[in-house]
Amino acid sequence: MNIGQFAQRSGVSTDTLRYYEKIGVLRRIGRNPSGHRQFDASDLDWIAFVLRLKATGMPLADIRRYAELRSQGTATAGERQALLEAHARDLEARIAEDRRHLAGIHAKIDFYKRR
Amino acid sequence: MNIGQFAQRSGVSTDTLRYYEKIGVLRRIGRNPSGHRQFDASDLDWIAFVLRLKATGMPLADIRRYAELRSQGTATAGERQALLEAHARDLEARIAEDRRHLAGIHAKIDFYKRR
DNA sequence: GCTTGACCTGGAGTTCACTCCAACTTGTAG
DNA sequence: CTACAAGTTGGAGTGAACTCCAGGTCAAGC
Repeated sequence: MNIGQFAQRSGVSTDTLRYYEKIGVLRRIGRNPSGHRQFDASDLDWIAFVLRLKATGMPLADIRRYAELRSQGTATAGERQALLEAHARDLEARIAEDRRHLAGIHAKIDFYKRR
Repeated sequence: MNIGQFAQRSGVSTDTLRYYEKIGVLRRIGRNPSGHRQFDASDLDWIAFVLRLKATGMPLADIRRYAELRSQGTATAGERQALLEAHARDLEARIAEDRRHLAGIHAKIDFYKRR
């Protein structure tokens, strides 16, 4: 699939896809004889996971690091697991913090309601 | 209290405090006869609330807007309430989304564990 | 065969939220 | 009185994550 179709299916702009390839978040995508990128289904799985990590606040540099480990094969699986476990812990903490902040905001809203 | 003490108590650097004043997130802070800013206790309450909004993903432009309404007195209370209610809804949605993402990340971790 | 739209590259520009700097003035401890 | 720490301003610089652009190639429909 070409970059336009891939952009449609992934919800990521073509410019951003090229940027992700450039910084190593996406593998070097193969080109067809005329130099156009040819994405495949596994790239869709990967970008979906990238978007999940991004949505939960992981910086692209860390995602790039994970991608690099991934490209090095099964030997790095332990390190990848540790990376995700650390991220999961951070995310759990952030959710807990967000809930406290939400309570604080609701308290302020109640203050306005009681006027 | 001067800017250094205020920075200590609020946990915000002096540079950032001056920046927040410049962009209107902080009111124009009064100066003493020698031109130094004099913060008061109510500024501490306000910056704590700003940090809460920021921590929950509100951009400084929106916080600035809230600050502006606040400076216009009680007439704008309804609009401020509506702003906070919208933000609370966004935050609730984001927490729900984060929990889904967290489940997805845990699924991936389990995949690594089952190797 | 020609136009139109999608693709390519390298690099410049943008936005956000700071962060740092130079040049200067003021406050405080010895 | 003298250091020197802390304050002032306006403006430049930074890092993250895009986003856009120029100048070119390539493929599909009329």
